[in-house]
Parts: sequence; structure tokens; C-alpha cells
Amino acid sequence: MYFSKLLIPTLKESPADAEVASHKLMVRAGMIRQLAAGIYSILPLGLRVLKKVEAIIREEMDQVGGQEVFLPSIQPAELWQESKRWDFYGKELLRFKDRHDREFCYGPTHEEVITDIIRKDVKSYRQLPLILYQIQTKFRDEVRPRFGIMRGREFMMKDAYSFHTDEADTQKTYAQMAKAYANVFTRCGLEFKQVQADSGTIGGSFSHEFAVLADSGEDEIAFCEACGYASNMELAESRPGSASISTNGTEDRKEIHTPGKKSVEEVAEFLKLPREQIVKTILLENENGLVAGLVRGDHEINLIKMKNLIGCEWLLPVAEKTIDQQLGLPCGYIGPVELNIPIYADQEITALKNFVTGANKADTHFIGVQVKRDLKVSKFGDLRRILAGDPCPKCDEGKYQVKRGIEVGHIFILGTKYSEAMKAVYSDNNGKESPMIMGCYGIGVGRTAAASVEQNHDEKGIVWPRNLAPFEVIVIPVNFKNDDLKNTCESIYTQLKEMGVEVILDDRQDRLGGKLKDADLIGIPLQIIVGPKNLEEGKVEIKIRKTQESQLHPYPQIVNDIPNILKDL
RNA sequence: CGGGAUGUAGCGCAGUCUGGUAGCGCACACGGCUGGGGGUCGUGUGGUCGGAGGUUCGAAUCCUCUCAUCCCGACCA
Repeated sequence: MYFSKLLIPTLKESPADAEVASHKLMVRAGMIRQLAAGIYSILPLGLRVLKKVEAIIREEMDQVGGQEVFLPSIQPAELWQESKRWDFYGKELLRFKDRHDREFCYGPTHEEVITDIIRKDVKSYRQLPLILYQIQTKFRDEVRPRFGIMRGREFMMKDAYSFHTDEADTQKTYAQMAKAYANVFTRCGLEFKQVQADSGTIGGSFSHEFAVLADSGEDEIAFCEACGYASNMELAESRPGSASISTNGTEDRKEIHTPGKKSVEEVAEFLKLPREQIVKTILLENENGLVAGLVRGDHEINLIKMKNLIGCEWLLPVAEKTIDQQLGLPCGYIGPVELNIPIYADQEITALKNFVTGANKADTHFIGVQVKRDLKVSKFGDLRRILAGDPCPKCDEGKYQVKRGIEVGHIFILGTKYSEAMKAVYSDNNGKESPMIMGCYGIGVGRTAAASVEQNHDEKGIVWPRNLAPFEVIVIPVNFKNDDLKNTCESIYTQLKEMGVEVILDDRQDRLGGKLKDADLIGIPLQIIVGPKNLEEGKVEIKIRKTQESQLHPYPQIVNDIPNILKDL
């Protein structure tokens, strides 16, 4: 391609509304343009990158036996009502009516559609297992989209679904998918971790995320370097201490006046006690009403863990106003003693003796509280957020590290959640019908590209790994008016093209400086700079984008070596 | 959905406090001098100042409403 013929509107300045590197750089490099909040147009250079990601995904999906399909983006409400997600999915599901007043949504994901296809056309165990995938535009009406195509409302996603007769076969495919995902992200030049994750609104029993490590990531990843255990912070297990339900303590429970001391810090300081001697009581609400969560004063509660411990549909903090006004409980002095709602407590509480809690009375706390004697706990469990430096729950040597990550892929074992709700059943060799067991597997295509930019950029611009680069080589004449240079460049360009190298020729009339700035900005791995002085000596300059290393090589011999040089990029 | 901010030329911004009929840099078009790391001189094009209403002789500027976008939080494969 000739640079002057392509729409590559590069910018010198970053757009004012861009915050993270990938967003700024992809806009500056003329790859994306915003149309509305979280909705982006992909320009030619950007599309070339996305197509590279897609091609890698297709190869890896086909490798594990995936079959590509293309499902509708607009889906009828009835399907979503069948799976119960029409009510459950909330405002993120973009809904609208057609001219006949029938309700539809723009698909945020495709479990319903794919399950509908399979239930109609697959009846026998002989037809299973099946893996189907598609690469398609999704729409999720997120409250707050941000960071360019990293977290758009409309975005390109690869979603795959597998159908099985038994759990073991599902596990096998799940493991193969995990390997395929690792291959995809490795080929995209990303440093990532496969982490244990919560399954969220998709549902199901078992899931892992693929997280690209980057400071701009929105997820927190906890991992142990010693044994390799890695988890989303949402789920990261804490290692139980020397937990044993404390016997009746040595002290009696006593009220104590703590005027104006609400936070754990304030109470600890006031009573001259360590924070771990205080128990925090957090009020929460779920579909069955109010519940309380207890954690040690130096710990933070983890709502996902708590939701999973209770086994409820949803769990949200109760607003301070509601606590004060509707419950008549004084915020800051709430405690578990004689609190008549279900109480769930972190396992660490069981080891405490003579601790402090709120007394459900303004300006008052209890001291000398004992678990066994004073509390009615519905269930103990792992409820706290882990902290960096905490001991690893899986091995004896390791300690947790916490880093930020971008979730580029997520795999789930769904079980029979959708097949039961939507009656996707098969007959086994005895003619008996059972619901199929399902798995689902997603990759954010645009997000993967953006994550790659987050990991591969410098102050000059993007540094694409070769496998994602929109072009592998850019040929830059110092001056395109000079016929000699022009002919040489065109000859290099043509030869490389014939060798199967993806090459672009910067035929613009601009000065050299501008062309080099653009080449660095858009991140093409290899630059060939052709100038009159070097050419007189039979040489051209080869510059590596990543290292900025530049070397003179004999021309025309060097042209045949380009594929070799590219191998290392 | 709570808190904060911003909307002026394609992009980045000044002007708003103190009302007087719109400006800078880049980009773009044409021409000159240039030509190895965003060069230089000149001449141009382009804006109903996010929108609606109001106050005023007069509104980018003051008031009211509204829309959009961004940030923090909550939420979220």
C-alpha cells in the first residue's frame, strides 16, 4: 500500500478526552475515532490490526475443533425471557421494539441464540460434542464506558460455545480452550496470567480469566510466584489462620462510651487496642432482606465471596441513610450482638477473644465480646479481601502479589443452566433424554489489541508486536521528489511484496522528520530509510522500531534478508 | 445512579470573572525559499462560540433549562 492513498489521519496531539496510553495512541495513530460514548469507528489501520487478532483467534479455534458461525446481533425478547435473563440482566441490555411493537435486544452475548439453534437441530449423543464460535459485534450498555476500545459499549468479541453429554468431556474441552487461549495471547505478544474468576451474570460453576498485566487494567490480580496460583481479587482465597472457635473468653461483655468514634481507626486509637481486636459489622441487602457481614477490623469485606457463601442472587451494600433512618441503627456503632438478621462471619473471627464491636447504640461499643457466647453466626467462611503480602493459600512458601490486569478473555463451564431453562436435551444410547452440558468462551478482540498497546508502547508511540502490526515494514524515502530514491523505494516495496512481506511505502511529499514520527507513532516494527547519501555508497538504513537501533546495510542485497530480520521482531 | 469538570474552526487551546459583534498554535489550500529527525516566509479557506429560552440597546461572556463528553465512585464478561 501507498501511504498517501490510505486514510491514516495521524495527530500530533492527544485528544483531550483520552486518558490511557492505548486510547491516546490509537486515536493519534489514526486507527480509531469516537462516534459516541463507548462507540468507535475503526479506520483502515485499526481494522488491519483487528483482522490480525481475529485471524489468530480463528486459527486457534479451528485447531481445537471449533466451527465458525455468524449469529444475529438483534435478538427477540422471548429467548431472554426463557433463560430468565430478560429481567436479570438489567440496564446493560439494550432493549427496543420493532414496528410491530415486538420487543428485542441488541445481543450482549449469545448463549440464548446458540442454545436455541442446538435444541432445534441437535437431538442425539451421536452429534455431540460440538464447539461453535463466532466473531461479532456485541453491545452492552455499560454505565460508564471508558478507555477507548478497551471498554466500549459496542465492541468486537469472539464468543464460543460448547455442548457435551458429560462433565468429563466438558472439562476436556475447557482445558483445550484454555490452551488455545494461551496460544492466542502468546501469539499476540502479550504477557498474561490465567486466573481463577467469578462467573458473574453469565452464570455457571467454574471459570477462568485471562488477564494481561498492565497498570491501566481495571481488575486486580492476586498471584503467588512460588506455586503459580493466580486469581482475580474477587475470588482470591485467603489462607486460614489458626482458626478455632474461641472458647468463652476470660472477660465479660461490657458497654463502653466511645463518643464520636466511628471508624475502626478511631475506635482502636481511643481504646488503645490493635485494629485486629475490633470486629467490623457491614450491613448488606439481598433478595431475602438484610444480612450482616463480619470481618476483623484490619480486614476488608469481599462482597463476591460473601455472595457466594450465602448463595444468593445479588448482594449490595445498604446506604448509610437507610441504616440511620429506616433501621434506626446508628452508623458507626452497629454490632452483631443481638442483631436479628442473618450474620455471616469471616473465618478469622473464630480465633478472636475479648474483641470490640459496635453496641447498636450511639456513641457506644462493647468490649470483651466472645464469639461463642455472644454471637449467633449463620455461617463462617472466607469473606475477606486478601492483601498483597498475605501468605499463599495453596503453598507454604509463597506470598500474594497483587497487580492490575486487563481481562482479555474469559472461559466458563456453564453446566446445564441454559440447556435446562431452554430445554436443550439429547438422547443417550438408551434413548434417555438429558440436558446438554455447556461451556462458553469469550475473547475481546478490540480489547486484546488495546491491551497490546498498553504493554507495547513508548513515548514515541505504539510498538506493535509483529503478529499484530498493521504492516511489517515501512519504506521511507528521505525525499520522494528525487527520481533515484523514488525508483529504489518502489523497487524495494515491490520486491518485499512479492516475498509476501506486508509493506507500506511512505510516498508522501512531507519532510523526513514527519514521516519518521508517523512511522514511530503507528508502530510498524521495521523501517527502511532510503536517502541519497547512503544510496550513493550502495546502502540503505534499517531501523528497528522497538529498540530505535539503526544500521546501514548494503543495497540491494539486504532486501532478501528482510524476512529473516522480521523473524526476530 | 451519586460526586466533579468541560463544551469556542478538523485537533489542541485562549477569550467568559469585568457584556461591545471571535483569536492563537497545528492541520488544510495556493505560492516562494528549502530538503537526512514534526524547516521557513507570505497569502488564503474554515466557527449561527453544544442546544433552547430569558435579561439587555447589545450575550461566547449574565440567568434558567436542556443535551453531550470526560474524570472519580458505585456497577459490570
